[in-house]
Amino acid sequence: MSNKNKANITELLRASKLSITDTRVKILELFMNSNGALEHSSFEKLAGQTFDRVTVYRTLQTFLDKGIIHSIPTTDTSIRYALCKSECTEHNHHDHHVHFKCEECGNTICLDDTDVPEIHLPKGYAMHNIDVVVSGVCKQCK
Amino acid sequence: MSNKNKANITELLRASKLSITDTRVKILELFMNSNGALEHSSFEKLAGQTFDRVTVYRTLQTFLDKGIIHSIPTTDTSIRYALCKSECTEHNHHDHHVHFKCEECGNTICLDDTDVPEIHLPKGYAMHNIDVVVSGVCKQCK
DNA sequence: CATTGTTTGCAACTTAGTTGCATAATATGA
DNA sequence: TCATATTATGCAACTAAGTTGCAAACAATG
Repeated sequence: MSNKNKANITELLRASKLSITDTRVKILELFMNSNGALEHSSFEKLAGQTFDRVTVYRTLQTFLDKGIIHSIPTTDTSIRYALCKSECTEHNHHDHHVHFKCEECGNTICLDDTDVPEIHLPKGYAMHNIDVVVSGVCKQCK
Repeated sequence: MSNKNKANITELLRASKLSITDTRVKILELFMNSNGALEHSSFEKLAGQTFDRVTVYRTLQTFLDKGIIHSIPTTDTSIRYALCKSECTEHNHHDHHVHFKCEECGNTICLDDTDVPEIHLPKGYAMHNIDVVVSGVCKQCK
């Protein structure tokens, strides 16, 4: 991990008015070093380091609340999380990209350049958020 | 539950080459009588009847395998299930409708008439399935 | 209606997620 | 840079979700 990234992390936490703690910095490092969405259990596997389960749950919840990460819905038992783009703030998420889950490697990634298309709901429905999850086979697994 | 529905259920199970058992019939009745997607725990709450947890898990898995129901991804801890339309078969799902989760009542429904739009993935990705989940406020809760 | 094969229920287990509280670490202001 | 107020962490103990193996019960078939 470069010093530049370390500085970014510190800045990111400060911008969200979060105190800078070891756990938070290390979890953010994991996000930055991984090229896919992470599930809770990743934090026990990845890195030699282990974190207390409860701390991981609370840290992820804090990051969600602050708009630092977003959650990706699944039909299996593990919710995945990925870093938000810089345009996201506490009260205004702009994660309007498509998520892709590879059936081969199991990896879930954000397709940042693939926009979620407009969807016209029937009359009477108010839309707050759209989640699009595509499953298939990724570039690497072909 | 009308006799007509009972007959439908029997027929549906027979068409999927599943033996007709009490549990399967009753779980399908619950699906037909509810106007939204059901989560696992619904089957213990709904109806005076209780089913063994393990039986519910296995029944839902069987229905998924046979294309009788489909699962709806969530970012909370409970996967939801809804009946498939008749065009779905064991090896060919056509659930290309949008799912809507109401933030007020918590209900999740299939918007059968709202099609999932075309999505153009980056080069090298093969698409097998698309899940779209919209959250907001439903007609009833406004 | 007896036999075969499938489904169910139970027990016991693993994994996921939550809550309360004491301890430890961070931020801040003198 | 130190003392204090505030916040985060780790532990224990818990609830909820999901799985596996096996014996008993049931459905399909001839």
